[in-house]
Amino acid sequence: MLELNFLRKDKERVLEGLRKKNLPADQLAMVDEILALDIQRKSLQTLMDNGLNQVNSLSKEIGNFMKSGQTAEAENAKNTVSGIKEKNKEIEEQLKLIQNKQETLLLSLPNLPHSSVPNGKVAEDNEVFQDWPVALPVLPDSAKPHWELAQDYDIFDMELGVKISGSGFILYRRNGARLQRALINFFLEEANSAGYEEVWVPLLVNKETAFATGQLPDKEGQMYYAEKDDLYLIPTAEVPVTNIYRNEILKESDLPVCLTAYTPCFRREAGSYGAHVKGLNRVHQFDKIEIVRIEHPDNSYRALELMLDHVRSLLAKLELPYRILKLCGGDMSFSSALTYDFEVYSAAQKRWLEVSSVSNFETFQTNRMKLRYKNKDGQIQLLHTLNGSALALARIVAAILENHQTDKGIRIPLALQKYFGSEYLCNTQI
RNA sequence: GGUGAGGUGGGUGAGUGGCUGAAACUAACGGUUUGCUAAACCGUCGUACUCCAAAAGGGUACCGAGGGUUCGAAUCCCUCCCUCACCGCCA
Repeated sequence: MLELNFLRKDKERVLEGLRKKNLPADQLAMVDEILALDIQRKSLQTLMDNGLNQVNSLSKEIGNFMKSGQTAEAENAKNTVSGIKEKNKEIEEQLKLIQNKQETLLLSLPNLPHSSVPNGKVAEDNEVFQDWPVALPVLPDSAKPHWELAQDYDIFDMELGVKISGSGFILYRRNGARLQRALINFFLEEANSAGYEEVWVPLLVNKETAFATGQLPDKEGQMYYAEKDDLYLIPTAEVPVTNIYRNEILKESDLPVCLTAYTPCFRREAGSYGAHVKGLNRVHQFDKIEIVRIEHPDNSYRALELMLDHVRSLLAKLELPYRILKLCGGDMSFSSALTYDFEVYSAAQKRWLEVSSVSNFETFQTNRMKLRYKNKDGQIQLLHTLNGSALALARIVAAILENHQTDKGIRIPLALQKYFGSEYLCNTQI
């Protein structure tokens, strides 16, 4: 949620940012609407507060009258009070209406893009921020996509997923299951040594939590919902992890907060991966190790660099060719101020696969969830939140299978071998 | 799921209708003292909205959440949520 104060102080910059995010004109008009409501809201609030003030002081007088036995005066004052209260009731109703309207509008505005975000409307407009510096690998024509490899090596089974749950659910088996476990451990250990504290979090969250990180109300339809208990299955660990600090005022010395968590992620539709939805490219449940940082506003963009470095090192250790995209205004998510996407090149599918997304949300989430810090002068300010996938398993599995396929089996990258237990993934029962 | 007891500021905890935005203790922060540490002493110590050009200073709201009674509610009533204990069930 954008800060109301920012709208009040610098409307032009807000509009400029919203234009960069490709908001249509009718939504841009909301800014003026919000500001108009704000003026109304303030005057109504002042009116109501004055009324309440009168009631409060009269009530004290009544108490005194009663003590000193001045019954007539007391009764008189009571009548005055009930008159004021009646008036106040109307004001209060109006005020609530306006407040709700203002909040709804404010909630429907996306975050403003950072000044370095490239202009553009669609994915094709994204800027290649860092390309793969050498020639992309070329595999022999006999190279197979991961869904065929999966059959050869019997490592996951789409049909069993369908049998047990439905389409988009994968059942990993044998070396596939083992590879999952190895990757989870590898990513968590790497995050640990990069200074991220590991947390293990609930996978079902309440409304308040889903609201705070921005999944509600915008993306209600994307989440699985357990109606009986009014809980949502998390679409990403970002939700429970960031919410650890909901409604907190941190000390400057607590910063930065760096957390990591492994969780399964549940998505009713797995988003916009384009037309290629085969195999592991698009699933309803996948596994992800997330890194989350809560940062001092002055430091958040440096922190974003650190997160990029971390993801870079993971991909390097997995020996996968990758590039980094800086998302354009139109392709960025609702709540992000700056997002870098990591794409791994699959030599078998001969295309780039998105495997990580690293974003700075600045104060967009913290404003919603009232996550702040107190500076040395005692002033309270909003913090910045950042998060990134480090990494998402399903696509990484696809990339490893495809890129590292050899005659001897799937070559396991050196860094992963101690977690997986052997040099090659073969079609053998372990 | 059943029964009982509770939910007050960072923590402990007082407070059963007006003098309570809230005692006391403690933690934290600033200072004095001290050879260092400790102790002692003094001071500060909630958040949000709002009024004022700004500061100073006001106003309003908040004692789990939401309603209600009352001139007046942390305190009385209702609903919900949560915590703890015991029982039941269970990996």
